[in-house]
Amino acid sequence: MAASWLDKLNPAQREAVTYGDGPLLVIAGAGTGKTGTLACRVAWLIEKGTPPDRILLLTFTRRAAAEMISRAGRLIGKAEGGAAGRVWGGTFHAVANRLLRMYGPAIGLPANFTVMDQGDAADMMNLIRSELGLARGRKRFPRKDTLVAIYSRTVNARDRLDHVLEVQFPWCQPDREGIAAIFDLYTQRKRERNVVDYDDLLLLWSALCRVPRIGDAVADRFDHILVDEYQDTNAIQAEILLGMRKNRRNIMVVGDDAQSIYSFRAATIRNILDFPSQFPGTRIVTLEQNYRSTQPILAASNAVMAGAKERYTKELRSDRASDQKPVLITCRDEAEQCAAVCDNVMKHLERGTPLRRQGVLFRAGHHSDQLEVELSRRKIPFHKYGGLKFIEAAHIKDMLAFLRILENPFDEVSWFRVLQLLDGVGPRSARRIMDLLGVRQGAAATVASPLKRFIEEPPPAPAAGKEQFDKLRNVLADCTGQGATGGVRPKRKAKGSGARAPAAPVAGDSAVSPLDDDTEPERANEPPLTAQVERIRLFYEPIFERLYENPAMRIRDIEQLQQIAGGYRSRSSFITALTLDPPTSTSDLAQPPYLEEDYLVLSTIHSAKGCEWDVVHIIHAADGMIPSDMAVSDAAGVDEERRLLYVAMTRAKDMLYVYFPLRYYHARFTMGDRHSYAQISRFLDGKVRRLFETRIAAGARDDDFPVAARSMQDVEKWLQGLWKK
DNA sequence: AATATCCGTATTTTT
DNA sequence: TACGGATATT
Repeated sequence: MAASWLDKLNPAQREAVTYGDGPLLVIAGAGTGKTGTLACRVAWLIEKGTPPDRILLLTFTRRAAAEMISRAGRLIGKAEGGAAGRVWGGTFHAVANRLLRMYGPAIGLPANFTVMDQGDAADMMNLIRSELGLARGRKRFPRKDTLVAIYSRTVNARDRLDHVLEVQFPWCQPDREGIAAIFDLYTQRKRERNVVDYDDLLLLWSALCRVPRIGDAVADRFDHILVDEYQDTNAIQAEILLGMRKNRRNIMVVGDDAQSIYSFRAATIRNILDFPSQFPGTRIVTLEQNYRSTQPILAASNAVMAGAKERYTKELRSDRASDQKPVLITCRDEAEQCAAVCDNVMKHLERGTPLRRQGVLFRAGHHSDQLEVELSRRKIPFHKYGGLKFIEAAHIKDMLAFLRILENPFDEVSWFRVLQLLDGVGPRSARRIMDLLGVRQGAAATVASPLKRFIEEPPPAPAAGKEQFDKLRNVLADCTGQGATGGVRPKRKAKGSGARAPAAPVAGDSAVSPLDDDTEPERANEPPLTAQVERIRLFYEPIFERLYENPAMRIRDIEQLQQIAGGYRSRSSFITALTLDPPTSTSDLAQPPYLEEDYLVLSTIHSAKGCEWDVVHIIHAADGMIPSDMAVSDAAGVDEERRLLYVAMTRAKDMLYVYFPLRYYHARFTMGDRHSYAQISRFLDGKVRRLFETRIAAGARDDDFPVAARSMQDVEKWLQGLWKK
């Protein structure tokens, strides 16, 4: 049964899709139908008889995996299409999590570990740092975020601490010994507390592969491994793939060296370049036909890349002719940029391009701050991706800390956080209470669970908050089903009762659910997850109402959290999913008063990877923004920024706008200079600009007078008018 | 010992 | 600015 959908592929795509056994490297330029090719490959493999659950599809986000798998399902048709859902799909981290729940015990990792995010890791480092007395030196010691950055870079690049410090963090070199001591304790403590961080997930997966018998069992689960965005994987991830393919040779990786933008996460294009030598006999297929963008947009994008220090040989081609060049708009300042974006967005909306087919892209999360205000003012609904996450907000972290304690009573960081919410409890008392509970003796200790102790034989409460203290005990008791307070008597959850709650707004919460697996043990008396969240919320809300300035928005967030919880079968899978695949912030200013389906997409360039829009607006194309000031100290950094701009431009299908504000007003760190003149991005040199249609926004034309001065003159004139004849 | 206040400094991208 | 960290105050 030669599937008809195969005919729609071009020869290169078809070769990739129908390739037989052995390693395959697909170099896929932007917009060359990479996603479709992967989806077809999955469908093809299934049609050729590979059981779906013997296919492993590793992607950069969970959403990408879900999309490809559902596309594959549609290609196969009704009968088997549903089976595509059984494909193992997700990020390296999510798959590692799932495998470790199954095989972890074989390497000494209890299956009920909890996963720390970067913030938690930083908190734990901080805890250790202050215990070691390193926080109080006369000279300042690297801060917690820096510590995590150093640690993560060292681990992910599989590099030596000394080398990382020398190259990346030279100012921390004097503290080398202290840093090493913290890392030592940090590693030890994670094991004791039965927690793992992001990096551990990868490291332990890799270690799992090396265990003699178990390693083979893990690897042999999969007939085929497919990896997307291979240019953005790091050394450990490459090592994992080698470990997973010791005996079997079916592996396909897809990537584009020109789109490598995650070196800050230790990603290296060496992975792509070295693939053929790591997997001898690799077949290489190159996709160069672009189906996304018009030729003028592609020409401009190619021109940007042509300036790269390292040359990339691919030149993308498009058959989509157009007279419309991309447009470069010079604006007087950021305010005018905002206005111009809004105007253009509305213009295209009126001409029939819905908001959700338009995207606004920028380098850093906060670059859209002013635009967000303007969009709200004009009542244009939008949704922002990237930037600060829902999950990073203090109140959400607090809520999760409660749940984490219930899940893992030795989770020191969470106890520390929760206890300090109580009146009269600061760092000192929190530590004392944790010591009395035995939190710090670690999971291996034979003592009763600290949680049980807290409920049944609590340590003396702080004088100031006796009442709150007891309330907290009741809350935790209720949530574990030990409630003496007669809370809702738990009904056993109907397992696999199919209907997950109506799509909560978790990004990519659909087809693939490797996180929400069936390995969770049911706890006999526990109330349902949503009831637990509700219970915690009722306890917590009064506390943060006194803690935070505007609790209204935070209450909304927490209610939303509760709703999201409804979509998960177990507390454990809920916590893990939030950690590994956090929903993007939804506390938009532009909450549509009436239900609008259509919304404009705002996104960091990093988060826009793999996406496309009919109309793309790239803002802040000024030197210092793109490339970011942070990145210009070395040539490799500048090159990566160039690729970033390339990625942004190649998201556009029909129309591309690039905006450049002439002035930036900074009441930044210094008083004094009110504004400064920006340079256009160095990547948009004369040669590139010739491929643009250039426009000057109204206010930028008469830029001889600084605006402020002119307004002053106006006011003075008006004042004079009051008393002059 | 907890909390209020002040000061200095960094400043991106994400699993 | 905004946040973390250190110092002052309760």
